[in-house]
Amino acid sequence: MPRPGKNSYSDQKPPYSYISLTAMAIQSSQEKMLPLSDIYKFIMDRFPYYRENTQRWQNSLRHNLSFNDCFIKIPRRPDQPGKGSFWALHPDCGDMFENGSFLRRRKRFKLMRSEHVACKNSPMLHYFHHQHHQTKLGTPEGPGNVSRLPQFQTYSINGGQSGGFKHPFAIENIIGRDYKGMMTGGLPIASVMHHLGYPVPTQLSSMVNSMWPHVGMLSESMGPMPVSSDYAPFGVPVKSLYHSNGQTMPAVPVPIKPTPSLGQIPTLPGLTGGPPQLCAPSPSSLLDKTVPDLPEGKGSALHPTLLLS
DNA sequence: ATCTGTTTAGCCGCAG
DNA sequence: CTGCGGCTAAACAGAT
Repeated sequence: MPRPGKNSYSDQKPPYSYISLTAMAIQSSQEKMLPLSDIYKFIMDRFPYYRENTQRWQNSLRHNLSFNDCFIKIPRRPDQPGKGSFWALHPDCGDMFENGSFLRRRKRFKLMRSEHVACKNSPMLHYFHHQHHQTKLGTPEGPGNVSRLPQFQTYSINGGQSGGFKHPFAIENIIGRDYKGMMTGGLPIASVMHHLGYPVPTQLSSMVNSMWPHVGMLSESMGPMPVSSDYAPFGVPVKSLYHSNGQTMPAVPVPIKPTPSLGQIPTLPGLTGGPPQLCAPSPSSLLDKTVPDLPEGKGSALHPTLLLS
């Protein structure tokens, strides 16, 4: 049986689903988001199997991007011309895979209809829009930015629930030692923030740089990360973003989601999620998971709440 | 024209 | 058996 991380798949079909492959591609990018074409490229680069029958699997992949709520579409900024939008991972899809394994999802990442609600009026969007062009995309995050979001912290992909156990196909294991000390995971929201020109704190941005085993070398530019190897692939639970200090709101509102196991709107800030006021329901944008790029752009922002059905 | 994105549909395998 | 996750095909619309 081929083992991930050893480049042993050669021409065999990798044991990853399209969702996994796409997630890998996105995670591997520095900005934690990629245009469709780059996702294709990534997969073909790393997995020879996908250098053939491109029409077939690319169609499937596109289907997955649209169909699965774990992928969010981020419009290109005016200064980033090109075809299509960027695709990123939903902030809370980190625990979508069992024990961090990308071989199989534990649950479908599904948004409730009522939760496909826009955050048009959310402070976050205002913030995004306000910040939109104030910071250049790709601006290296410096320590100076850390203070911006002091409450961001890391998390484990299992939500810290599993303690020490690491699934054989967990990212850590897949990546092997390369992961140690630098596995940073990718926090989509951080990407979005970064993308939109939002200053991302070092700690956070460091998580936005992750590596995959057989996906090859990643950005050299990311440099060494002072991040513990204990961090799981996705590095940061969105949950912790809003209540890291057991407190209420972060400086920047972020998408929230009730703890799936609880399956209800969090009422205790320190327990399950963020302030519900972040994203007031807006019927006008139901079912749209696009992160708006323009103030009057269509669609919603990052979903406030999610449901693992 | 081609690419991108959405949607519908059907099939298969697996787990409960 | 049923539901879910995954894969594939295909039709279609919109953007580039």
